[in-house]
Amino acid sequence: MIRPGEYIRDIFKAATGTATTARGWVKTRRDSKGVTFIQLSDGSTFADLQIVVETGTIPENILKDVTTGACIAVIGEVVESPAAGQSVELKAREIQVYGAADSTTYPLQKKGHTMEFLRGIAHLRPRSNTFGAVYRVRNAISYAIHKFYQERGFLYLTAPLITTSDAEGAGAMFSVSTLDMMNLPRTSEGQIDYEQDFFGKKAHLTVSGQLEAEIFALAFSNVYTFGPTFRAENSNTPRHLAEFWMIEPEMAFCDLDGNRQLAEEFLKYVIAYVLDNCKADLEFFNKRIDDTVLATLENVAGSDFAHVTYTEAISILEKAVSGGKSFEFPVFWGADLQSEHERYLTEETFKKPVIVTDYPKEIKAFYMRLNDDEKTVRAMDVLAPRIGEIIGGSQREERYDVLLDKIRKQNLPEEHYWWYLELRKYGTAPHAGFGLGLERILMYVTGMKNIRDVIPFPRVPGYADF
RNA sequence: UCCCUGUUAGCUCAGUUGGCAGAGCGCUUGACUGUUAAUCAGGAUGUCGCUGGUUCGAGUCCAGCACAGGGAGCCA
Repeated sequence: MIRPGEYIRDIFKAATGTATTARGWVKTRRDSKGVTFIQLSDGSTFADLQIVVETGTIPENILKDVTTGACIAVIGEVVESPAAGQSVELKAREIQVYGAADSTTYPLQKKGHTMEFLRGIAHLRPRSNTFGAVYRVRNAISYAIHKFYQERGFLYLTAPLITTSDAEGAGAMFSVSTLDMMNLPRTSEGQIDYEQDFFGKKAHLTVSGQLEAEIFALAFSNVYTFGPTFRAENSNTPRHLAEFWMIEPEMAFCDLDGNRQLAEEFLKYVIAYVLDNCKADLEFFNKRIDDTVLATLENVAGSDFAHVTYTEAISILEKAVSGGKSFEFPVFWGADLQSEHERYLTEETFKKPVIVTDYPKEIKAFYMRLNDDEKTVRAMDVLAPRIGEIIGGSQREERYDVLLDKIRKQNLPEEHYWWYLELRKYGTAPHAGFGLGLERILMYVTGMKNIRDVIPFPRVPGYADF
């Protein structure tokens, strides 16, 4: 095992003359008459360690296996590099080959590959520059998320992944069953008899931990979940996954303004953390993936988000239309904001993240708190340029009678919400929360264009390999 | 799921009016006194996505299917 102090990122900081061993995978190799250069990576940092092999030091039968993709250990000495490109390099005294990689068939070449090709070799793409950087940033963001909430006294809640609550309403769900699909038990009415299933009733993979988070917020004040979420929608877009990771904070004694402030503070914190801790990776994204990434992140970390109500957003869009802008979908009060409308607001009007609040009640979920105008609810979407919706949240309806009335008016099965209603019956409190898609924020931070390329192994309709 | 576009060497792509299957990179052999996706010279490499149709002849035209990309919907 590699211990702290032995990673390649540590070797870069070692004093010249230090004897050390580097282990990792060969990115490329260059030969000259008297010297061979090997670029070695162990994933610990963006830069490769340059190994210098003076001809004759290493037996030819070992050196012949040191090709792109091979796994090797190099025993040698840290020396000052005489050439530009790196401050130190490792002068090899001995090389051990753990695993050769046939250079005529190894698919990763020392040249640019398309994301589509790399997606097909998800077992090897973590060794590429791009995906190395993606997964290091993903790791850093995950850590920053816990750090942000823990520093603020939030309780980390692991919400269940399997649920029998069909009250969530956030999208199509995957069934969880042990019934024999070739021989399904039937009720006397001919329906599938879920009483004979593993959980004694119909079960699904969760589409949100929000309801469980509300339970915990009404006991621990501030809580957050951070875990996988599943949506069975047949979505084929660069922004959707069937399995993705979501962070859902839920705060008691919090209204929509507090919710909005936390969302903004949270996004800025995560971005600042990545700027401070993943500089080399971000510089790579800026150079090779999207040359606006660094400027955008620095700008977002240091400026305030725009905030408009839905009603104000509609009037901005209406003004744009009367000024000659044409949209595919009509703009009127009561219509849901389409992707093109969100794009206009973030990319043309404000040119930064925009928080839109107070949507018409008809286009938002039943649990969102009704405003005094009785036409809008305390909903909140954070929209980011290029990505679209990055956060969705709301202040929750904490008034028992109002919530019951909404459940009845929307013809929802009242009996399924018994415990959700009881939370309002026994010690209710104003509370609010939101959901942030981990992969969405990763796309924003890295500039990666497809959500399938910011998760280790994407699950989408028709594809769940690796 | 809907609309549009695409699928040719290991990768990225060109392929004209239907008439011998191409390039760059990678790989390989050699050269080069320190290279940075090294450079220079030589070499090998094909189920033209699949199935059928039209034709003397199909990578090229037609139909169906599969997969991928972009856009839309659903949303985080």
